[in-house]
Amino acid sequence: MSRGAHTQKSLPAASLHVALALLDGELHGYAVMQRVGELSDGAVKMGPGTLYGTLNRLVNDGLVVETTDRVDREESERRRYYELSASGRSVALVELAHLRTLVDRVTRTLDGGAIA
Amino acid sequence: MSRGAHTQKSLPAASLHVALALLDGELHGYAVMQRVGELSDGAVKMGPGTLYGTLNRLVNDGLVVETTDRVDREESERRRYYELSASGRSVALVELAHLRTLVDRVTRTLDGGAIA
DNA sequence: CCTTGACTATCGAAGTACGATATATCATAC
DNA sequence: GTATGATATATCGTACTTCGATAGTCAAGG
Repeated sequence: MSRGAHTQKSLPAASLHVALALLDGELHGYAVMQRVGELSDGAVKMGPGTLYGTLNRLVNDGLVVETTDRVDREESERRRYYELSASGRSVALVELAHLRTLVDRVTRTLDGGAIA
Repeated sequence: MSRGAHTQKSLPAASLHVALALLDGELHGYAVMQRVGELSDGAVKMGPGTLYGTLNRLVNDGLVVETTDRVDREESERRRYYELSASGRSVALVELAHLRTLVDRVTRTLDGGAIA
């Protein structure tokens, strides 16, 4: 499991959306679904099948941790909260930067090509 | 629906990268691989297995056309050029807009939360 | 001639996504 | 006090996507 820390491959689509959703702070599963929808303007509708499988994979890879020590949430104990780990956060940030670079480059290409 | 269904599903990752790469103009397969790498800062390395399968799927879905009008190219060229169709272009543009929205929202969330 | 690099192409295994489905809790209304 | 609908977690099976390995062609250079 100890792979080189710098040779990470990019996250699959669903994992990326979840990671980005969690960048704002911990959320429980259902809230992740909703936030993924919001962030993408409703373009991505993640169902439970995708969500929990993805969440578990992320936890398994050490990018997300399930926060169980929430004493101040006694009235909603059935929720499980998920939070990015330190490495999960940096992976998400790197992915975000790549996405921004990609969008910028493609946009610039379009402008440069269309406007003389 | 007055303007057609908006229920279009978003492209899988590889298809998205290819479509974005082709937004700049037609390219042959090998060049698509290279451009995908460039656009993503080397983060995405698409091999032939992913590339040609994706290209064929895109052609099948009518988003990409193989350009056969190679009149101004040498007949010894064995390259095949691929170009976005009109609908492929609009799909790519829509995806690009979604990506930009996503990046903007996540970024704003981070700034708002972290910087006082 | 033989190697190298650009180029197109295909296969099969492994991984990923997603709808359907099931279960339980909570708030509100009846 | 129980029906209802939204919240919430979870799993299965199928279909789809991805990717490395592999293989062949052509052009240029040693």
